[in-house]
Amino acid sequence: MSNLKKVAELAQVSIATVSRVINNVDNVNPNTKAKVLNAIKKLDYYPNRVAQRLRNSSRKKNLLGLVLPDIQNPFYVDVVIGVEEFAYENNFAVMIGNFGQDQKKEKLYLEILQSEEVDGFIVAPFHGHDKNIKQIISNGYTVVCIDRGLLDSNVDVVKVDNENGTFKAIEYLISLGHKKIAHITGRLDIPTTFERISGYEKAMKKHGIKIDNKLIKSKKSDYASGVELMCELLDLSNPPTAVLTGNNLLTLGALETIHTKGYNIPDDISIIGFDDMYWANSLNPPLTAIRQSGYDIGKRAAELLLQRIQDPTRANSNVILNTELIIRKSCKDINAIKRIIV
Amino acid sequence: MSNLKKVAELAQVSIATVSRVINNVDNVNPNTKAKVLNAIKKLDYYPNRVAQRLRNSSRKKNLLGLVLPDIQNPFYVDVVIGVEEFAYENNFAVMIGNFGQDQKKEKLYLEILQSEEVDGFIVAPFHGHDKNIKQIISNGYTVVCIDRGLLDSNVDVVKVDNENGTFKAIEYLISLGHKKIAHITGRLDIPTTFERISGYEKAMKKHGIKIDNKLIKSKKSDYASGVELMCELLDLSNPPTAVLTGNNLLTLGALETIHTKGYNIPDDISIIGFDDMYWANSLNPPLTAIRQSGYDIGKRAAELLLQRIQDPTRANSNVILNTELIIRKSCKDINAIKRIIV
DNA sequence: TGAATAAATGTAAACGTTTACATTAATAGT
DNA sequence: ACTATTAATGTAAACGTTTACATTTATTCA
Repeated sequence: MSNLKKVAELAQVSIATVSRVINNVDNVNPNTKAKVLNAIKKLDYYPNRVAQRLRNSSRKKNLLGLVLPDIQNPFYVDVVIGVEEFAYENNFAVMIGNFGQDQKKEKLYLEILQSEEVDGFIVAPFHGHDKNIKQIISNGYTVVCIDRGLLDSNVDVVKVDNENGTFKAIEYLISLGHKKIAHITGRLDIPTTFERISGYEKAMKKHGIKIDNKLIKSKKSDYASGVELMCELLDLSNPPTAVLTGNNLLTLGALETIHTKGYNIPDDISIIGFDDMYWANSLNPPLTAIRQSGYDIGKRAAELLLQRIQDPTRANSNVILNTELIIRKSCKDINAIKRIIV
Repeated sequence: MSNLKKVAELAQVSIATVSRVINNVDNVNPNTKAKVLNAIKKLDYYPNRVAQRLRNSSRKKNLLGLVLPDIQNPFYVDVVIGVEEFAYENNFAVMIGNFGQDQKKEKLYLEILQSEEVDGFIVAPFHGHDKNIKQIISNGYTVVCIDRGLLDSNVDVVKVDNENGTFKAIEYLISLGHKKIAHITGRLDIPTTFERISGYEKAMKKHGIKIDNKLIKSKKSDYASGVELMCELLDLSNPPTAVLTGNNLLTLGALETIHTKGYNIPDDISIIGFDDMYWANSLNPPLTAIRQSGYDIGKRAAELLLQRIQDPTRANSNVILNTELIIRKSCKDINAIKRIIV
């Protein structure tokens, strides 16, 4: 591996001059510059980022940390791509930590990224009082939260109007004549879960439909919970005619149950998923879904983070992106339904 | 941020002693050790990984680079999880580069990771002659290839028996009476594509079925190609009765086309996907698939890499994992089919 | 021309570690 | 009690950068 010293020797200048050429800083004679560039090329030199980071203790290091709860969830994959693309355009690298809903692992990754001297963090907090994240904020790091906010803390947040998202979806189901509408939600200690439930309740109340607590099910935010909770719903003596699933893992799990139990969508049950998936059209029938663009969220968060790194005095902002109800074929007007199953 | 110096001051010892305590190295008096540990705790100190990496120029840095072609593909997400889990257990961090099938970006990430001083790489080469990867090997880095091998290079490889995978799948379709079997493949410059085609051809030949080149379609390895190529197949004057899709993005794309065109699986067409997905059961009908465990591949690759980092003289190994044909409901015996569409 | 100024380059310290080597303290052997 | 050995600790250099400051070289202006 070549380094500044070798380049300097070959170009017959001091390492300071080489550094100046690399960073396009100060005045350097065009001739020497050419010599240096030549040497750099000849040695296939590129700067050691580790040394750069170590040296630039209080300056930009062009590295940002991204800490996510579950990379198996396609939504977060989209976030990764959004962040990564924006970072790439701005010459930043991204270090990812996937903590799999495990607080201990979250802490570890936050520690690693701190000791990797990142410029700032993009994180999806475990919940609104996530101590680990409050810690890094009080350590002075720049943080942007995504998907979920952080209570009583001054951070930028990029999220989606969850309440309105479910609200629109439930209103749509109601407009199709549904009254027994179930909601499978994720972990109750995640803020988004609450917001989504709230949208559900508001829509039901607005249309004067009594809320049946047996129809709101929650366990964890993963595939298995989707399978299990859907099962419980279908086994009810008075099962729902429609269901709203709270994230795409839950949606997929619910679909499995519906199919294996031999029920038909949308004839036996209508379903709307929170989170659209790029392959929602590949499902049979194509899934009606509430789209929140992970890509946009990621991109926007990265943008905000870089701005704040540039200018730390910037006021905090709260970006709330809209959701969109994508109507496909997984919901049916209740009057058009021929119920064949008891 | 606290550092060795501050800890040393608080504990009233030299920084060398603190370092020794941290690394559990040399002899250090139990009393001083206790003092130091106390100070570390009080200051919430953890070592700066950047400085560690810079200093340990020729030793372990506990960081490994993972360079992938397309993180949108669920298969690679599984790989990430496999690598990450094994790394985590062994106190390694993972830095991920996703190059989106773009050679330029691949080069950039390899450069960044080199200048990040990783201990070694796990990569899925662009193709068998990937120059960028040959470069890092000749730079002396430890490399493990996954999914796709590298021709004329001494590297560890972890992959799957692609040929046998498609072979089994095609034999299965033939056993159901299919003869007009199509194959939608990924990019032809990716080695796995070739191996999969080869398995297809062998199975067809073995059972004396003439290969119709119009039924082997290939473009890119993404969702859109799946949509498009399936469309072309269905528009053929003499369309196939079964199709094998070469990766899960292609599978999903093909499914979209089949559904939007109003065809029924498995009555109108049988389909087998290469790459199982954890939500294959959520599809309607559940997808018959050739499973290659990205998780296992990732885990195995990480294991191999760490072993080689430990002992660079180790002979190269070529790990070929088996595939498994998971039979679900997306294929049907041709005699049981009622073809309703012309 | 010679001093004042501007431009170009060099020197050396610093970032936070690890570690070879030097030094000091403790223990063993006679 | 005094050296020989071992254990514990300290000192300082090194990793590859960046940059304040010092120095040299070139340019301007009276």
